[in-house]
Amino acid sequence: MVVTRFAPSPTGFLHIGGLRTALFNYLWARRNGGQFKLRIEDTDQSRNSAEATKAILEAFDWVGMDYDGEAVYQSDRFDLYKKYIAQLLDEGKAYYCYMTKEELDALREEQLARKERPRYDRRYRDFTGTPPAGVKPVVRIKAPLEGDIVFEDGIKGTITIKADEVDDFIIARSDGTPTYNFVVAIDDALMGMTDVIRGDDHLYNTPKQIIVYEALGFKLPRFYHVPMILGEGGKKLSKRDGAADVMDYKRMGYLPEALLNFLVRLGWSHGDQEIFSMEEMLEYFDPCDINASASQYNPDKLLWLNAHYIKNSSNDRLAKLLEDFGLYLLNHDKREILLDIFKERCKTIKEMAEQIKEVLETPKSYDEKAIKKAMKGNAVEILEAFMKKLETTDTLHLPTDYHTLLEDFVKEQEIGFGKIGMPLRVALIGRLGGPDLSDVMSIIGKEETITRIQKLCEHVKMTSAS
RNA sequence: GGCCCCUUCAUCUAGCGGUCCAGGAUGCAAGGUUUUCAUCCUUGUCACAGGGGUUCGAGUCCCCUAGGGGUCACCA
Repeated sequence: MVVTRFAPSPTGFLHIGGLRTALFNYLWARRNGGQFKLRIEDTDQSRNSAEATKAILEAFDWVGMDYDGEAVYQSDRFDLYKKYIAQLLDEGKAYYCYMTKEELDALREEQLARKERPRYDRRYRDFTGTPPAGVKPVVRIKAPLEGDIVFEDGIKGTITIKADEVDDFIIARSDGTPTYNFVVAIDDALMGMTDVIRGDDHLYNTPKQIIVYEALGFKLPRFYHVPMILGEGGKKLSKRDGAADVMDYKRMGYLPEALLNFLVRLGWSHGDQEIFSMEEMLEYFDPCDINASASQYNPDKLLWLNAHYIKNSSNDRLAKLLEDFGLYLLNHDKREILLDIFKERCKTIKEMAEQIKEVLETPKSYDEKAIKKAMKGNAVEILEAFMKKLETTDTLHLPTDYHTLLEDFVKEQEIGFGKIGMPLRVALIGRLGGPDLSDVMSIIGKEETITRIQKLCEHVKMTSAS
């Protein structure tokens, strides 16, 4: 049985690094037919927010991850933690410390001035006298005074920390509320965690938590510390590297499976395979195969993956996704051809919406460079001649009809295809590039094609006259 | 600064002592397909951080140096 968890602190939106950690835990639990749990780490009442929890759940929902049972809120479990604090106090494994925050700060400054590592000096560890009046004490745990704290990390191997690197850290604040490293150990143990996969910024917390596990007689889980995702240039991931918020990826037109595929390959691999369906991730994922070194965020690869998944999406789904970008195609009679064409050419749903609108809507303006390049010489006359041919032809429906028309036109006029192709392209979508002309004409129809040609011709005449 | 961790192409990575004059993917470049652009296909470009060991043999094991990251709260 494998039990894993994702344990965010609700201080903001869900970050892609957090999503990757969640994914790793999710995959490992599900792969083994185990359980994946969600725990909200909200012991610091001044910092957490209900909106943040909602945002995390929303992101989970978007990527299609679910968790087992109810989400556990640490703020609901204070009584439980208090019980354990009392127990450790009774057993002499923890003690009251009457040092005030001010005294602690002063000590820290002194130590820093002496270039020492700031740390608590254990002055109340064996205190038996009369406590100073008017000081609400914190509770500190007795960390071992000598020896090493050693544990096996599933990714980094054996980690050894000297005992004197670990303070008698605080497990209960002076207001009685418990602190992170204490509650994490209790909850992980009580919730039955077998495998803890988390960011390697927690590496130094692990020895502290091990002290709690041992003081309370709990069984240790396996630990896996996953290296961070770095931004471009190897620096800390920031907003400049794209979106940090998972939901921003939805807003930018990414497919959740593309994001997941991208994230799973950041630090983890299975031979040379690049494309992983959820089924394949579930079949192959093993935290032991996660790299020990940090990886960089690579937006180009995400984009490539997204394009791949768009190409392989059904038109029904794409039509629904496009609605988030203001494009409603469900009842459009040219829906299939539009989607077939554009799913091959777009890297994001957002881009797809924009490009489809470009075809569906009469151009409001023209690209200057395109005009310059396409509308020189007798381009206007050619366009007008083509327009006449359109007007006098009746059986125009399919792309092939328009294609034949264009071919005939080029032959009749004895011109190269570019002579009509480029101006027509500008007339239809306002710029060079874009999909097949016959396709576009077929989609918008004869009347609209004529309208657009007229509009461009007028525009060119106006601007060249002035 | 102390401690801990990390180091293969620009980037993600394969490689778990010989099958590696280092493979795949993204990117980039060139060519092909295409009426344009994009897609797609083909080819090419590009790396074992440096130095010492160990070994018949090292990208793979050990040490040192350099560089990067993390962490040192009554935050999580």
